Amino acid sequence: MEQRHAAVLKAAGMKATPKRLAILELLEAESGYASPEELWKTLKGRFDRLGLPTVYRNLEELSESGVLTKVIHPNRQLYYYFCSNPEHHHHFVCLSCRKVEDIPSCGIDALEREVSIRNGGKVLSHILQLNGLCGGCAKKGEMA
Amino acid sequence: MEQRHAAVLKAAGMKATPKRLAILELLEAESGYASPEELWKTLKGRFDRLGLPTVYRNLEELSESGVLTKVIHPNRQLYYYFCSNPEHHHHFVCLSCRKVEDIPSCGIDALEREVSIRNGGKVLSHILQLNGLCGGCAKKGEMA
DNA sequence: CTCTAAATAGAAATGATTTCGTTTTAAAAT
DNA sequence: ATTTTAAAACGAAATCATTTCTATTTAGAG
Repeated sequence: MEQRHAAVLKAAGMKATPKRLAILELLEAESGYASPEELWKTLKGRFDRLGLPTVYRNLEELSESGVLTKVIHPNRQLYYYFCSNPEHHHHFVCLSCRKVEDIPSCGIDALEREVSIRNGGKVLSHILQLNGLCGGCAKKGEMA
Repeated sequence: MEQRHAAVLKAAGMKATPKRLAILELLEAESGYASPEELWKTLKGRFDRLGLPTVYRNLEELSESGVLTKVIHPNRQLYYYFCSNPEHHHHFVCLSCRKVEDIPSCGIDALEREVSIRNGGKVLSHILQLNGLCGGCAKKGEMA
């Protein structure tokens, strides 16, 4: 599996450093999204030296190359999520337990085309994210 | 028109202070979204005293009560937009000139229901925003 | 085994946003 | 109109997640 991650990094034109691999492994093992600081706290014990800026930098680079997904959180902090689904899709994120679930294809691509045509503009990107409570958290009525 | 804004504030349970009215008037006159600091710079000349924190606080309160719309910007700063369309809808925001255009109803409500039913969770909110260049900016090839 | 561009460290800076205790004000009540 | 009071505003200072900077280290190509 480390091979797999190394290949992903190589495909993204990034060196497969031990720290990057560790970040990917940790995030893949997580069922949900995590913050840079949380990842750093978990990982810094496994390396002689690991700086928080390194975690920030890698998460951002991995997000830019599409390996990780950035979560838009109401508290405006950064969170990242490892999603193995290579298809274009969107997410339902639980604000309580941080679980992330894929949501089925929506009509956004068609919507993008329509907006482009109607207004003559160019859609560069879109954000679609459902926020809420997953099944388990909804039952418990929890809200971290 | 000031009456109209005062009524909106009253309906939201907020006092119709001159500063709030000025913020609403300025934002309504804008064709696009604006940052707290930009609004503050424009408005502070019209009042003996106007603090930047006051602008932040009011924009956030107005956004919470639904009078203003918050724009999710890639640079992670706060921007607000006055949208007079009372129907639930979404926006296409130009990253260059900041114009905001309504986009037609999408299938999100149905999607929300489906996600709720399929996963047993509860969708509390959703984010849908198209980012891009409006017709004019796309032509000019501009990118502020 | 070099060599070099990319990656990392770590301290320091940044800067948007928020907090806090005080003062002022809108508007309800008299 | 005047009083009252809860809400709003002030503004200096704090916060703190995120970024920058320069020196050092390292992955991986040759």
